[in-house]
Amino acid sequence: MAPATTEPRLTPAARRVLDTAAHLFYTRGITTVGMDLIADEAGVTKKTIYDRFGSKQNLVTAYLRARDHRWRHHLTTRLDAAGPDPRARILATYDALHAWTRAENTRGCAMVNAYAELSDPDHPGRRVAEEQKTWLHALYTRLLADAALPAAHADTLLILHEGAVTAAAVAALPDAALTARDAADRLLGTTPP
Amino acid sequence: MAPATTEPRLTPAARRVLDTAAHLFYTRGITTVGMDLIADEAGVTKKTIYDRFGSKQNLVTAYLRARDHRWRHHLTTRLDAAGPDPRARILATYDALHAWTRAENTRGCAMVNAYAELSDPDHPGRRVAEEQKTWLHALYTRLLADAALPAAHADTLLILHEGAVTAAAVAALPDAALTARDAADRLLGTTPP
DNA sequence: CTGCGAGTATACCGACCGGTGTGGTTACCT
DNA sequence: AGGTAACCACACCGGTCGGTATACTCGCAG
Repeated sequence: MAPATTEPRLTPAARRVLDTAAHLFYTRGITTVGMDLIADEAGVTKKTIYDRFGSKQNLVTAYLRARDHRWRHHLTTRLDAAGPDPRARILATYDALHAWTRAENTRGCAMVNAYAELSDPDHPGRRVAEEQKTWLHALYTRLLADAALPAAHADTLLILHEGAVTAAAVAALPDAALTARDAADRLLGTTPP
Repeated sequence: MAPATTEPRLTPAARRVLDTAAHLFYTRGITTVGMDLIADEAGVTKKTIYDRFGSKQNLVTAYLRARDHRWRHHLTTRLDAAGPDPRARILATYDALHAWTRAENTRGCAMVNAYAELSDPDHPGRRVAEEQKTWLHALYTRLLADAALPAAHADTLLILHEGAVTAAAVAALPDAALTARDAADRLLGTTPP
């Protein structure tokens, strides 16, 4: 049986294009990076890019989808390794975020950055960003239910999560995710409004 | 005595340019908006813009500085109106954020957005963004000292603050600032690590 | 009356933008 | 052997980018 990946199969050149674009978009910004630069950097002609992806908008969306996919995989993997204790699993999301941030997130959340750059409300990339946050909120809601904790905590957990990413990038708080973890730990002992 | 504003005096046309640029930069993004568009929208020729501001980099920096100035003024004003109780003053920062977000922050924090777009680490606009976060962190540190609360809370308060802005914009939590306020209220009763 | 700062209008610069078209070369599949 | 998907090289499109140049008008202060 074929692997039920949601990602479409990519030709070798398309793979290189997507990887190159992902790196350039994240480190330099989406609008700044032109298709010619991506083509050069990937060792590919623009023709190939447009044959595979159709438009810059599609390429941007593919980049965001791939990154979202990688992040969800990272998070769920760490969650699986966190053991059965429901409360520990909630806190493990912040450990996962800390590892992710340390590894490759020196420029903040790619979804938030893309959301800032893609001002056109019809850009499909915006929906990818929105859905990631929706998914994370739903994840927290589920984890809270497993821990028999009030669902009203979910908003706060999400705020701590997003705040940690931003604070690590633009304020100089490299360990913000761990700070958020501690705060979440203490908050879960209190009663939400 | 002349008013001791840090802002340089602007000619009427320069004022219009800065206001127009501020609106366009915030709503559509910095890189996307060209100087021709700003000139048209402000009813001014490009010549005038370059006579007054010298370069796009300078105009962007002026935009960020002006916005930062407005935000600090907004926050300190609300803080002054919050009364003398030190703990209430801490929580008042979130009320101020909520009012600010409601009024004009539908597209997230301008500093964070700019930080995402200005990938060149030497761009002076980045320093404006960094300084705003540094200032806010220092403010929280001061307010905590006034309230005889541990300074270790400052990081968490900043994280809640930044997270509320992001969550309100890209996750659909319009009242995130109030949620952050409640969380801060409960957290201040706990002991930080 | 004169000089100057502020502003307008218009045209221009080279470089780059996203996107298209033509034609040719591999390599694999049947 | 023939077909096709993948890719390359290259040239081109209209439009916009940040930035500059020239030349002119206006109001105002000395």
